[in-house]
Amino acid sequence: MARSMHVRRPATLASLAAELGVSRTTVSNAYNRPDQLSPELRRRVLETARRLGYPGPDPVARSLRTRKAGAVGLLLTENLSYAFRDPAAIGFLEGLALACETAGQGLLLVPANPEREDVAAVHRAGVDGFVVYSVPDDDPHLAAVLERPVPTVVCDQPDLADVDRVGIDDRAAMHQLAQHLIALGHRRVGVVCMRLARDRNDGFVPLSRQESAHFHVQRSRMSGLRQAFTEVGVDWASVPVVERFDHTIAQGASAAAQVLDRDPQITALICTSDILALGALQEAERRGLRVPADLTVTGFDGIREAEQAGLTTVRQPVLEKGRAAGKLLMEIGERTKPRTVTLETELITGTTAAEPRTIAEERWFGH
Amino acid sequence: MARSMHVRRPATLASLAAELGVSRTTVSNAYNRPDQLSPELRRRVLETARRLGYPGPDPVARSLRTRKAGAVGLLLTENLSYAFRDPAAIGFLEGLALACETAGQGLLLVPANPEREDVAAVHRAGVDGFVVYSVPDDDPHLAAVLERPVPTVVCDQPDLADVDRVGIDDRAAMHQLAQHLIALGHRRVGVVCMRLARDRNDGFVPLSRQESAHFHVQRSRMSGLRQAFTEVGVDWASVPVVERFDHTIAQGASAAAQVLDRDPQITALICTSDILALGALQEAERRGLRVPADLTVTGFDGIREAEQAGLTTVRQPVLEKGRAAGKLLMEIGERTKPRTVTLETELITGTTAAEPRTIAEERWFGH
DNA sequence: TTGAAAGCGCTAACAT
DNA sequence: ATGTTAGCGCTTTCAA
Repeated sequence: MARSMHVRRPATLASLAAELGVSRTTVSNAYNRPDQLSPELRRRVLETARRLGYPGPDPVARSLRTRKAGAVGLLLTENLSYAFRDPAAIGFLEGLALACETAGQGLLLVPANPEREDVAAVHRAGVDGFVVYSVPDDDPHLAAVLERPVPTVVCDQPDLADVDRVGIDDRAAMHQLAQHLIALGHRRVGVVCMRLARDRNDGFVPLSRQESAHFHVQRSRMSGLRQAFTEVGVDWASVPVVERFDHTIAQGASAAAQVLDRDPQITALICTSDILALGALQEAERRGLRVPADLTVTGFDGIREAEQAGLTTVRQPVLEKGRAAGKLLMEIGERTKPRTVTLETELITGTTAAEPRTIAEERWFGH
Repeated sequence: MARSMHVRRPATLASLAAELGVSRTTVSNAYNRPDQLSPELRRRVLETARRLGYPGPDPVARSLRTRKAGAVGLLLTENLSYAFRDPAAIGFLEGLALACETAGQGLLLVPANPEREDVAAVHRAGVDGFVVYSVPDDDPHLAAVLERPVPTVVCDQPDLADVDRVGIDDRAAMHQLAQHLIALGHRRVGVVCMRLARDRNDGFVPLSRQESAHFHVQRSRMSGLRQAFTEVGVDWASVPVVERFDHTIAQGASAAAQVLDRDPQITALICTSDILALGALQEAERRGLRVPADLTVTGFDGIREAEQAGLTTVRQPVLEKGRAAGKLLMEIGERTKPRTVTLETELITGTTAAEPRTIAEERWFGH
C-alpha cells in the first residue's frame, strides 16, 4: 500500500495522554463517552489531539478490544468485479447495502477468486458476520467462512443444515414455468443452464451431472423442469441440455445455438437465467426464427432488461433477498435452530412464449 | 450482530499452544510460515486446532500487529445503495473491484449517509487506504478520511491539493460538446444539472450558485458550457439552468419540464449526465417534441442506456477510472508530490442533436 | 527448529 | 470526574 501525502503515524492515545498529563481512559472517553468527562477537559484533549496530529483511536485496535468490526463480509461465487456486471447480483448487492447502511455497518467485499483456492482473504476479513451469495456447496471459501466464529447467512445456495438461509423455491418456480409451457403445448424442448459445478463444462449435460450439480439453485431448477415434463410423458434423457460456465449474453447465444443444432425441432428453449435467455433471443434472431411464432424462449430472474425484451420468465425479488439476508444477519438474539426465509416468485407471461407452431398448424389444417 | 449456529469462541492461539505444549510462535508459524517448522509438527498443530475448533489466527488481532487490514475503503457521496443504481457508479465500482481483487485486497463500502453528518463509520473502518468517489469539497466524511493516517485517492472530485487524484477534464469535455452544439447553430439553450451542493435545491440556479458549486465536476462542466456560449455572444445569465438533487430519470424529466416551461423557445437542452438526459428525452416525447427535429438533447457519461438511446453525449471511461484509482492507491513508493491521472473522454455524436429547426427553416425559406 | 519477551493501540471494569 | 489495572489475540525480533 502506498504511503501518500496524508500519512503520519506518531501520536497514539497513550502518547496523547502522556502529553496531557491525564490517563488513557480519559482520552478514550473524550472520543467514546463525551459525557464521562468535563466539557472543558474534553475540549483540551481534542485540541491537543489536533495539534499532535492524532487521528483518533485506531479502528483496528478498537476492534480487537471491543470484538466488533462494524462490517459485514460478502462472499460471492465470482470474481468480485463480476458482481457489478450481473443485474441480478447488482440488485442483491443493493438490497444488502441497504440493510447495512440502515444498521450503520460497512460492507466488505471479500475477494474470492473461484478459479484459485486462495482462502486467505476469508481468513483476513475483519467482519462481524458473513453473507454468502450463490456459491457451490463444495466451495472452499464457503468452508473457510463456516469455520470462522461469526454468524453467517447463506443466500440462494447452498442449502446447508445449521446455517441461516434466504432464497426462493427454485424448484417450484421452475415447475410452474414448465407447466405453463406444457399447457401451451410444448413437448419437445431444449434447455440452457448456468454453471452446474466448479469445473468448466461448456456443452451438453448428461443426467448424472444434472443430478449431482453442486449449485443447488441450478439443480433445483433443472429438477423442477424435469419433473414437470416427465409428468406429461417426456423422456427427459432425450432433452438436450447445454451448460455454460460464464454467465453472459454471448454465452447464452452460443449455448442456444448448440441446442438448436442438436435438435432443430424443439419448440421451446428454456433458459435458467434471463441473461442466457437474452442470448437465446439473439441467436433465434440470427437464425431468422421468429419468437414466439417459431420458437418459444423463457428466462429466469425478472431483470429489467428481460422485462424490456418482453421475456416470459420468473421474477424473483433480488433486492429483497439482499435486504433479508442483511437483516437476518444483524438481527440480535441467541438462536438454536437455523432460520430460513423463502421469498415469493412470480411467473411473468411475456411475449416470448406461445403455442408451438406445429400445434397451431395442426389445428389450422383441421388435423 | 446475531449469534448463530456457527459461533464458537473458545480457542485462541495461546490456548492451542498450551494444549500442544509448544510456544505461541510455533503455532503462529504453522499458519503463517509453514517452512519454519517440521511438517510433522505443523500437521499436529493444525489437527489439534481442528479438534479444539480453533478457527485460525484472529484477523483483527493480526491486523493490529501487522498494521495491515488487507482492505481498501470506499467513500461515496451517496447512500451506499445508490451506488448500485447509477450505471456510472457501477462501472466505477467494477473497475475498483477489479484492481482490488488483482491485489488480493478487500473492498469495504463505508456507509456515509450524506444527509446525516455521522462520521463514525469513517473512523471505524479498518482499511489500509481510502478511495473517495465524487463527494463535495465540504463533505465532513471526506474531512474525516483525510485525517486518517492512510493513503487516499480522490476520484472525480473534489480537486484537493496534496491528494492523489484521478478524473477527467470535465471542463474541456463539456466545452467541446458545447462547441459542437454551437457549430450546429444552437444559441438559445437550457441546462439540466446534477446536485451542485449538499443542500437540496430542486429548481433554477442563479449564477452565484453555479460559480460556487461544491461539486467540482458539476462546476467544471457548467463552466465549460458557459465559456463556450459566452464566446459566441450568448448572455449566460439568461440561460435557464435547473438543478436536481436526486439523480434519476424521473428527476431529469421534471427538470426538463421546468426548463421548457420557462423558455419554450430553446433549441437545445444540455444535461450534465446521461441519466438526466434520458429523463429529458422522456419529457420531450411527452410534449410531442421530436428529437432532434424540434429539440436537441445531450448527456454526459456515455452509459450503455444512453448509447442505446442514440444520445449525443461525452463518453468517459468509468471502469478505467475505478481501476486507475485502485492502482494508484496500492502502488508502492514514497512520494512527495500528489499524483494526478487524467483520463481521456470522447464526444459521441448520436442522433439526438441536430441543427435547430429555426435555422433549417430560415434556410428553407431562403432567408 | 523452537521458545521467551515485548508490545501493536485500545477499552472496560473497578477503584478513587 | 478521573485513574489503575488488565488484558483483547496476535506477530516478531532475538536468543537458545
